Amino acid sequence: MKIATFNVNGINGRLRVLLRWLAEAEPDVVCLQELKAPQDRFPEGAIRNAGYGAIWQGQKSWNGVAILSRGTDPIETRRGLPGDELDSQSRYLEAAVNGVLIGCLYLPNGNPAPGPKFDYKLEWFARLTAHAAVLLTHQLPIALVGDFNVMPTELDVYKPERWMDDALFRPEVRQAFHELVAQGWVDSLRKMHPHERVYTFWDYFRNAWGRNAGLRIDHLLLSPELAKRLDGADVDRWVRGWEKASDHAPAWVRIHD
DNA sequence: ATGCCCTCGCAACGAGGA
Repeated sequence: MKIATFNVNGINGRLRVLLRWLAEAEPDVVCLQELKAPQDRFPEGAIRNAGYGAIWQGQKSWNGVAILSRGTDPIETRRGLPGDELDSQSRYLEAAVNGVLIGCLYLPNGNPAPGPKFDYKLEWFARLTAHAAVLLTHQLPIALVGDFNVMPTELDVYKPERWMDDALFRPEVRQAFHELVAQGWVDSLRKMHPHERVYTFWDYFRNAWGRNAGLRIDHLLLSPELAKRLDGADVDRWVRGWEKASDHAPAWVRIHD
């Protein structure tokens, strides 16, 4: 079973890229972020024609998350994180697929920091961490995957000194990520590539892709029960080089039965 | 210190992204 995450940066503008990648990579489960489409503008027909069932939580212009599953429909278990009834941003969706609980998330960017957007990021992160702790008590195979907007360590940044004051790399955010993982989650990309520079994002600016000036901000965290079955993890980097590419590349894990 | 590039939108001297 292959579980992937892909920040598409606009699902309708990016549909050809998404469909091509689905056909080539054949992931079983896909978490999408940044749909940038309202609920009624999700391209359900094209996704179904590609062989995937889907659930999604759209939002006009920004955010938006979806879970796709090949040959079956995801069974939705949650829409939105608990803890803030007033939060209207579409950033969390959860479903069961073939015996694995999938949490698909798009953590806030948080720039500029400090400021209200950074406060919202930390508050959202705290709610995610609280919910993740509850999930672990079930002792089930669980994957928490998506765009976390955090580079966990200096190995995850092409030039760490340039990012020290950025909301994606500030100490508070790295600490929050560390505390989440310390609950017992396995950072699968790092586990399979302990010393390597593995990036999932390259800015559109400054020829970042051409210079390999990347960041690792998309993560696949596995519960202990699921981590036992981890067979491989990697990034489909070449997708970033396609025409009309997203600024993120898909990242994935392979899980054995 | 800022723009660079890119998306969505109902058109902007824009917002947000990371």
